[in-house]
Amino acid sequence: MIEIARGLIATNGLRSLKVRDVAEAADCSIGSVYNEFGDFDGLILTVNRETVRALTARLVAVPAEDPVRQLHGLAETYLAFAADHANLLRSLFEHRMEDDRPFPEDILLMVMQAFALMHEPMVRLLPDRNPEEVALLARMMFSAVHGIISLGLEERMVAVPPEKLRQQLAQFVDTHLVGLGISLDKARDGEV
Amino acid sequence: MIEIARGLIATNGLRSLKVRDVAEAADCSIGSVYNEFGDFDGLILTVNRETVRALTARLVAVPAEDPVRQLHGLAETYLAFAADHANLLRSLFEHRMEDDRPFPEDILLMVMQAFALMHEPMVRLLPDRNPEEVALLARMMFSAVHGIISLGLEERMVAVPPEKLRQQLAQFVDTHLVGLGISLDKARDGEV
DNA sequence: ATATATTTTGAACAATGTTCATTTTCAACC
DNA sequence: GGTTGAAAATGAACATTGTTCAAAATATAT
Repeated sequence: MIEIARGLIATNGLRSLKVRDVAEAADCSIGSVYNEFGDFDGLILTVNRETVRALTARLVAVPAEDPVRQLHGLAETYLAFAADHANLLRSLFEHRMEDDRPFPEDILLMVMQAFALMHEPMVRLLPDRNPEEVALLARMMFSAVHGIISLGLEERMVAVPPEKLRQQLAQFVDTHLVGLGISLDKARDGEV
Repeated sequence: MIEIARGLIATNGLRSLKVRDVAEAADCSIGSVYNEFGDFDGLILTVNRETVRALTARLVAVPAEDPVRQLHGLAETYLAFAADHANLLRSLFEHRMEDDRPFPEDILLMVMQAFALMHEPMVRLLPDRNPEEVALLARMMFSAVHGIISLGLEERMVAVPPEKLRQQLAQFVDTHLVGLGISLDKARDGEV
């Protein structure tokens, strides 16, 4: 059932997800969807939860030997996920809850965890800086990468081809690291 | 009537905009809204059009004497606009059209024009690089700024206070420019 | 003043999230 | 096997909301 909802979101976007379609595809009644997820938001959030879980799993799997390479890997992995599951990511970031119910804590935590994955390599690259400041830098870098990817893939706005985007992202990460005073060559070979 | 719709979006978000509310507030019938805008999307797009127009107007007004200062000004102006009109900007970037009707050409052009405002100062700062490459850099930088701001202001995700965000943005722009090999002090004083 | 065109209206319709009394299913017990 | 009571599934009915369109109201022309 979650599978079905995810498929519908992935192929046609969140807007085209209908309770009745899910129920019919799952060969059950409308009421059963409500018994399972409480309401429509509950269904969407369940899909979103799995989306961020899948994303985090991929990001965590990025090798961490070399911090610079890790940062590139995180950006590339994020891009690959976004390119493969554009609608699912949009559902995660753009869906507003009914009324103004609070965003579920656990999803928030997982997103934060994903954000924080850039923290460790950044600390390694900037051992002398205040860790709190580095945390902000990491979040900022993640946000920047997110922006580049999400706007870059936006079809409405003349999307950049993924391969082109991959190059741009790599360039962006390098540029930013250089700007932070990190020597790319050194980091890529030596230490650890 | 546009005014009313904008007010409703701005205060409660796009999701809470209802045709009936607009009609009632405008003291006219539901049908009149349709006569004026064709359909619901038409109304939203009209508001979005004015949003991007207002944003562009503010960005264009940023002084262009010094390219580095201009880039900072553009980022700060964008932040100020986003902080003041978070829901309107979200409506512009997140609204999906019914079915899959194409995104209106004129709005697309205006957004592109806004993107392109970073192009000129970047060309001035990187006179030796291929202008096409610089255009990509500019778009990338705009996307990064957009990402930092939109995620930064996202209340669901523990929003960064705007003042803090302002500092971070300035730092980001500086860092990126340094990474591109641009001397900030020189640029800030000399040449033109 | 009449006729024609234009605009406005809002009741009716369609799509869709939601509820809940009813039915069905299932498990436990005698 | 039959009885009983809890648990789960059902889908008709409802509420909200975008949309349509024949009719009414208004404006314009002659």
